[in-house]
Amino acid sequence: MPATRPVATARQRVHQAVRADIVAEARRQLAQTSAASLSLRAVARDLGMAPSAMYRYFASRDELLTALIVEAYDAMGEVAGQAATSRGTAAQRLTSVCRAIRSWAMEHPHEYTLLYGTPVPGYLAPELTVDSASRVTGVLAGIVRDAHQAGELEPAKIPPLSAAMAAQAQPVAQAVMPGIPLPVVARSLVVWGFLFGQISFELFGRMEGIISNGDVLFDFAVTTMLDMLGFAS
Amino acid sequence: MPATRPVATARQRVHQAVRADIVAEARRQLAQTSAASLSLRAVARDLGMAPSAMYRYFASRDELLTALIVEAYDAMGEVAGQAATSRGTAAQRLTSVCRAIRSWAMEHPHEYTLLYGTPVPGYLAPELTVDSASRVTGVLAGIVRDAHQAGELEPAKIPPLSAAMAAQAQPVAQAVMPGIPLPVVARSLVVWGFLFGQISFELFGRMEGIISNGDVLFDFAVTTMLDMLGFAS
DNA sequence: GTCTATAAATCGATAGAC
DNA sequence: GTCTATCGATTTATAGAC
Repeated sequence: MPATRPVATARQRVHQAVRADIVAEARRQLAQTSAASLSLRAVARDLGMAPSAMYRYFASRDELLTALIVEAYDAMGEVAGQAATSRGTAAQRLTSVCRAIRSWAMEHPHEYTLLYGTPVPGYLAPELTVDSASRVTGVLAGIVRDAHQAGELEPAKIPPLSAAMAAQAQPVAQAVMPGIPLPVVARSLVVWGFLFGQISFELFGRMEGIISNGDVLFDFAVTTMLDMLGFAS
Repeated sequence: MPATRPVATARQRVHQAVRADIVAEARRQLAQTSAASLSLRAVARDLGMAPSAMYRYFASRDELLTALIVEAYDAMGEVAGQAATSRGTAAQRLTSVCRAIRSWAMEHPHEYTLLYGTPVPGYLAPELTVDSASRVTGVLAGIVRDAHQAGELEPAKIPPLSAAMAAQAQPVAQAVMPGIPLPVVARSLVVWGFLFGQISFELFGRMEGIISNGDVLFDFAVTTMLDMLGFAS
């Protein structure tokens, strides 16, 4: 009986390998259409499989989409996490992380779009994706924490919050930025939107014909973010 | 012969009316699918027309899309322009405009998405759309100009630009913000991305479960924008 | 676990009668 | 300017043989 175990795992290995091939091919196809019109059939066709064979690996198109999303979040989280381990001050590391996220987005525009573009109509991300999604925000929050502990921040430079805004920031502080002054937490929240807004604006071509050098503008944006967070200048 | 003129214009009036009906129905359908999968046939079906009859009004699906885009830009430009004429300081008017844009986006999420979401694959916006698109940015730029002339800005609060960034800001200054200090122009550029990034982040549900009151966060973001632009506080 | 075959739809665009 | 009819494609998903 024990002899059957390796057979089962070998089978599982093959299953996982084919599954990975499917995801890889789907990712390749994502570059040519939108996520909304990602087609199981087209993936099967280019993989030399019958369309029906796909259903042994993914119960539906949405499940394939979920796999792509998780993979993309993990990839972006990985480069962000790597950049966060660079040497230097918190300000320098935050700059590195922002640049790394942008670079990843430029190199994988369709996967970035899957995460931060228009939501796919009719698709509801399962809780499964939350863990992967929170990795990037965790990296960003961690650096703000580090900056505060290292005395790199001057929270007094940030105007006090309204009571209503303090109430919004409070739970966030408790969850991912304990001990950080609420104004810094609040600014972190809007910097978060700022960062991805800047990347999306550039990636979606909204600045075409207006800005010729995206690198320069992005670095300026990051400098502005540091300023907003109260980094000593 | 002059008698034929009114007939021709009456025919044109009917044509325009039907065309408007088509656009209206297409807009309605936009709410149920993505722009990428907007279907001429479905519009015709719901309008009780034959699919082929559509081609008397729009040469292609992309042309219908263009009409929707122009209409949306104009609508957003209209509410922004209206808000800009409100009474008060430039800071107050900028706040009004930002709120008006966000409100319009929340009330017309699919049209907003058409303008600022993921670009429709394979669709290239014709130059025709540029005029309508620049109206909103023109309103925003105009208020910054007003603020500067009214002495509401303290440009010295903004750190000096790198030479590279100054080179990026210079043409923009010449085009829409003549006479405004380059650091203010540069900050205006990133505030532009910030504003729409914030709206998109909220609209696309990226802050679900993190922020319970979007109004409060947005007002805080606008306050932060004013700070970034050097408005005296 | 993969295949063929198929159901039941969808679509953009065009041809040609009226 | 609208219609019918059609071309030539696409899709998700399932049934059932092997």
